[in-house]
Amino acid sequence: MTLILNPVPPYDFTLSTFVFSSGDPQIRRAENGRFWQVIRVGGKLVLAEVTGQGTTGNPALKVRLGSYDPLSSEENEQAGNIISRILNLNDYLTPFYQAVRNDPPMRELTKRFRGLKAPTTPTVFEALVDSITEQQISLAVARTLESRLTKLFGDSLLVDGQMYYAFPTPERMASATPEQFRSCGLSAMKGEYIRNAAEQVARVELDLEQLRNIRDSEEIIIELTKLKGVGRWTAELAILRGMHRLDAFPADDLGLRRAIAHRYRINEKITAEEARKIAEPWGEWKGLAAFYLLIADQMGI
DNA sequence: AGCCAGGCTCTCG
DNA sequence: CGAGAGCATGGC
Repeated sequence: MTLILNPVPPYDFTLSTFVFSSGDPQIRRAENGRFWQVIRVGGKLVLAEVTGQGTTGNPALKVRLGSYDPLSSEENEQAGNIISRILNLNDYLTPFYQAVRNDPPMRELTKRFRGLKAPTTPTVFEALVDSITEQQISLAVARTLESRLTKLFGDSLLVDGQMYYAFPTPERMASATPEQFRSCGLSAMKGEYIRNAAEQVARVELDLEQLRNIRDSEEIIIELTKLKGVGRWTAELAILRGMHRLDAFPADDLGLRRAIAHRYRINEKITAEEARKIAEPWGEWKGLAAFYLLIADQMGI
């Protein structure tokens, strides 16, 4: 089954999925103009393969869906909506570009990356777990641990002889043992942070998806930091990646501070406070600006 | 080899 | 209270 999606221009598909180019092929990956990952449509697991068509100014996406059972037309439409939401195809970037136009380094970056839209995880839970996993350790290590978690606890889907994995449900992670987290390479503490968060979500003591409805990002951060093991950095990263809160700015982030220093030609490490000061002119777009900076850093630009 | 990496909590003094 | 230790694995 195939769908066509029409992103709001400008949209650069290859650039926007670059962040997944080093991803695990069995989980989520971008390669040769193709992006794929397993999504949950209702109760069904579906492998979505997306390819870009058209141009940045007139973009279109082709989505191929693969699952065990045939999908109803309603489920097809739902799958399209999920892809649209994960890739944030309806974002309108012009106001962001306007907001940073008087800041030379950011203006240069937005010119070069015109059409770059930040992706969102399918669930807030996934963003939260990833953010906890990424605390303190290098990203390369964190990515390995995340893959192990997904392959150990996630549901699998076989398509064309290839096994794919969906991100684990809170229910599954809530009942995981300390040894299982340790076997993935997480510290005992991080394992318990994740298990505890998963349990609260599974018991509906905490409804992460409902937190989206809170207008003020700061209020959501306060809610999330009530969780054990979740500090300001973790909460900011989780809502930026999981709720698409483009104002959330993880100023404590080491990589971000490095990227800002590089972009603004500062020859020393900068503090979180200095990072916030530089980000001030970006207004409600600090988080998206941070994403642009991190992508540039990742590309070595 | 050893040190450090997109933090956070817990324990001291 | 603020500072300091401890945690985990992989890359350099």
